[in-house]
Amino acid sequence: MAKSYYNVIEVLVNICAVDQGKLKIFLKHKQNEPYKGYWLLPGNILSNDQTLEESADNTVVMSTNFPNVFLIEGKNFSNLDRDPLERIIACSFTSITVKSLVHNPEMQWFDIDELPKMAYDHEIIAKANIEELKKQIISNKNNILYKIFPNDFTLSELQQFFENILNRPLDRRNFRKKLIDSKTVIETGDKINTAGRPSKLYMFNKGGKQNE
Amino acid sequence: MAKSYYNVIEVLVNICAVDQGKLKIFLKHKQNEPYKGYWLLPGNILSNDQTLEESADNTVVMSTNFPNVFLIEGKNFSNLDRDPLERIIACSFTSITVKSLVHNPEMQWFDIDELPKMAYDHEIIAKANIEELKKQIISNKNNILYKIFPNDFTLSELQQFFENILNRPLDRRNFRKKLIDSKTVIETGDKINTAGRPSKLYMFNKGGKQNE
DNA sequence: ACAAAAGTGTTGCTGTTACACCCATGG
DNA sequence: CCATGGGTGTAACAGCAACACTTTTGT
Repeated sequence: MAKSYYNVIEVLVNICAVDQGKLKIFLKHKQNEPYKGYWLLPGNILSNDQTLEESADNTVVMSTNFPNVFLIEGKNFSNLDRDPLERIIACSFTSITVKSLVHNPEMQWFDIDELPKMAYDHEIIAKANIEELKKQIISNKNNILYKIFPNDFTLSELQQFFENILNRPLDRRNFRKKLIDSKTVIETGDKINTAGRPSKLYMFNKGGKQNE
Repeated sequence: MAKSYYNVIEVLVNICAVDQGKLKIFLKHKQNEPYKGYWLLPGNILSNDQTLEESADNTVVMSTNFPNVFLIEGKNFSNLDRDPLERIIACSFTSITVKSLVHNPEMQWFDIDELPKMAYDHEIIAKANIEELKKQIISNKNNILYKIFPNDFTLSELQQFFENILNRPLDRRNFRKKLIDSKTVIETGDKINTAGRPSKLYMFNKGGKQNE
């Protein structure tokens, strides 16, 4: 390959959502060689008339049919051999969506702890983005919790979600106290029936506590 | 300009150091139009046989004559009109060096709070990188303090540095207590004479407290 | 002796952790 | 009435903030 100052850039997007208290990622099934049958982060090759963010947004729309206004910038991956055929630089992003609204026959949701065989270096890219996403969730940076939970939920569900992310059990009383006292969540007034005592429903406070 | 999937990428590096308790950045004087006389972040156009990190490292070596092993990945800047002549994507990095060791007639150190007129969007890029650098300093991510202060220093100097970064006064006793009790710094055993009582010298503990 | 900067402890506050029992519903 | 999950308070602890006087040197 001749030396050149022109580069091919692909913008790869980690489309994530929460389902049943677990973080999920939306991956694309690769239909052709190489890596046929493996899974891919959805993405596009960047053209010279769009910004990285525009390209990422296009990918989200193509994958989910929803426009997305919230993108987290991830890292770049520029190893020379990440695609053996051609030198392609990857710029990664993470976006948040709502799993139940999204349908795409070419794609499938995976639990972030049970990623399938992924093509190229996409598993490394996915894991790097997921780690950053977890950090932002834990600190509620940019009110990201509101984006993940736009609707109501029970505190038990939310606690399960945090226990999965932190990978350790949390004390129910302390967990509730912190969120309620800090006005991070507010009661909707509704309840939902479960196997035991009905559970109060909460929502994230749009203008509530967050970092930066 | 014809639509294309090939892109020009420049890798821009914020070369930073501490001097007299203040964060400084090393900028290049632009010698030709456009923006003649303005100042630039040093950088290179990426060729398709190098990674982004290699290109950033080359820039550091060319600017400072020192190899650099420590680079912080910054954001990308891909607005279509950031260079009015051509669409160039900027990938930014931050590196840390020691000001007193570096000489380069085409470049000059500036206090981060007194940046000169900068070409293109380089001021925006510099400020974004400086903000991230400050955050990493405050949390001592990757033992960055050891990289900024590879040699001995007095706690008063260090306190001044933090007061500049945080832009607020700190209590001397609390500041010292925290650093000493946590073993973040250790006494060298030496002292240095000042206008008043001689001051103990400290060094950062290489294996000391840090985040991630 | 005095000026200049370094060095040093204690107290209160705030947020976090640990911990166990009662409540509301469905079957 | 029992099984299931939801809801609640208090006490110890750690980290952080506020605060003033003494020590060591040079002149």
